[in-house]
Amino acid sequence: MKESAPKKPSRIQLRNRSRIIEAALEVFSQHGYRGATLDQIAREAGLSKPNILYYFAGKEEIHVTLLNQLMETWLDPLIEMDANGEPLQELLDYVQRKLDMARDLPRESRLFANEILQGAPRMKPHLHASLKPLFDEKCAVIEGWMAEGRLAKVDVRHLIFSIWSSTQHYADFEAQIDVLLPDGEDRGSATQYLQTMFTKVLEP
Amino acid sequence: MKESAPKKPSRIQLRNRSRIIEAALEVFSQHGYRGATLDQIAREAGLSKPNILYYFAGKEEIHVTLLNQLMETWLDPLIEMDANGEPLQELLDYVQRKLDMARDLPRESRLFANEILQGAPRMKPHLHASLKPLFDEKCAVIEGWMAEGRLAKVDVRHLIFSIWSSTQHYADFEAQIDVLLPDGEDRGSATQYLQTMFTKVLEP
DNA sequence: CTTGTTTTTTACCATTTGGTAAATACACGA
DNA sequence: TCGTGTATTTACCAAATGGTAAAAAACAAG
Repeated sequence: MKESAPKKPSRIQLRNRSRIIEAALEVFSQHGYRGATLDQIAREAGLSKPNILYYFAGKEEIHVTLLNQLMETWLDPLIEMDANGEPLQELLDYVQRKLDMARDLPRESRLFANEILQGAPRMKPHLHASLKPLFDEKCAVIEGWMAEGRLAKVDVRHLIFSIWSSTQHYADFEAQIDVLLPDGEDRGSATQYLQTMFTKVLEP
Repeated sequence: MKESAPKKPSRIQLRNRSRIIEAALEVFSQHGYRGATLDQIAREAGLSKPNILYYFAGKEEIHVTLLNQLMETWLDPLIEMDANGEPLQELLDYVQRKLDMARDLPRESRLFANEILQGAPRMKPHLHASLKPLFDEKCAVIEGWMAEGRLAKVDVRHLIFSIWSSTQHYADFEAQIDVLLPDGEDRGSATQYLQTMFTKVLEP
């Protein structure tokens, strides 16, 4: 009788799989799915190409694994938004968390942007299954706050889009920002600006 | 004596070059530079691959030509902003023009996003030469308005970033929006929301 | 119609790509 | 230390890729 037990992965397996994922993040986030090559990933990971295909069935599987891992991280800041908190503060904290994420995980942000730009071919199911319900739930929460007069009334869906876009912009369009902003001036000033902007938009 | 005159291009040349550019826009905007193939572009343009290489020296030249053409279109809405107009209205009109552009030229928007995402390897010189001066000039204009008390005082550079990101989002992240928004609801509601948002941010 | 030029096709080519088979090296518990 | 499953390398492959040379076709001017 064949055991269908997943048989726990060895230390080597764990280490190499995570090396590959790390390398793939680097490469996919820079060149997109089609522009990335296994050889590049292999070089970046310090492994041979066939060795990589010993751990993953193929290029696609690496990419999918990456996106799956990313999804959790990506939803986290929104999940943390607390329906019982102080509305304006909850929203502003959310903005801050998103901005911090763009700052701390720019490659992840670009990987995500690349995938969506290309029409989310490998992620659409995930978006429907994970993002959509969470999005709807949190929209309802915020709409509740607005109905109670604790926030200014605006279109909640587009509000969230504007939070996403204005924060991720600092990761995804970094190359442009580097050209336009004198030195690394942005760090604090972006935080400052976004807090001001969303306060003005949302305070009752 | 060799004439160095550019000898005006024939009708066929004009037609085919524009066909190629159009096809390239379609393909590059969907897959990024490295992910796009000449065969794809050729198929899309209805020409053979060698025939395409009769009109353009190579893949790179097609891409560069595209980006150059795009740059003009891209700067236009900002150029139109009039230093002598009514400040708030000028800004809101600018937001509207950018939103319309994201709506009407999503492929161009994605091509641009792709290039910047990848670190703007083929566009950085252009950004420095064309975008930067215009950006600085218009920043000064807006800062003037703020100094006169005709607009609320906010960080102008980040203000512009937020205009760019929140409008282009509707082109670049369309795949995500399609998942989250019931039907084609966004058309009017995005306009409405953005006008409200930037009014709140900017009215004195 | 003829001739010279422009445009397109055909037939290639070298390199890169994702992927495989099989042999080899390695780890590690008995 | 040995044997056995795990990990890695070597040597490939077929398809796709960017690109070229040269012949053939289409076109334009006289």
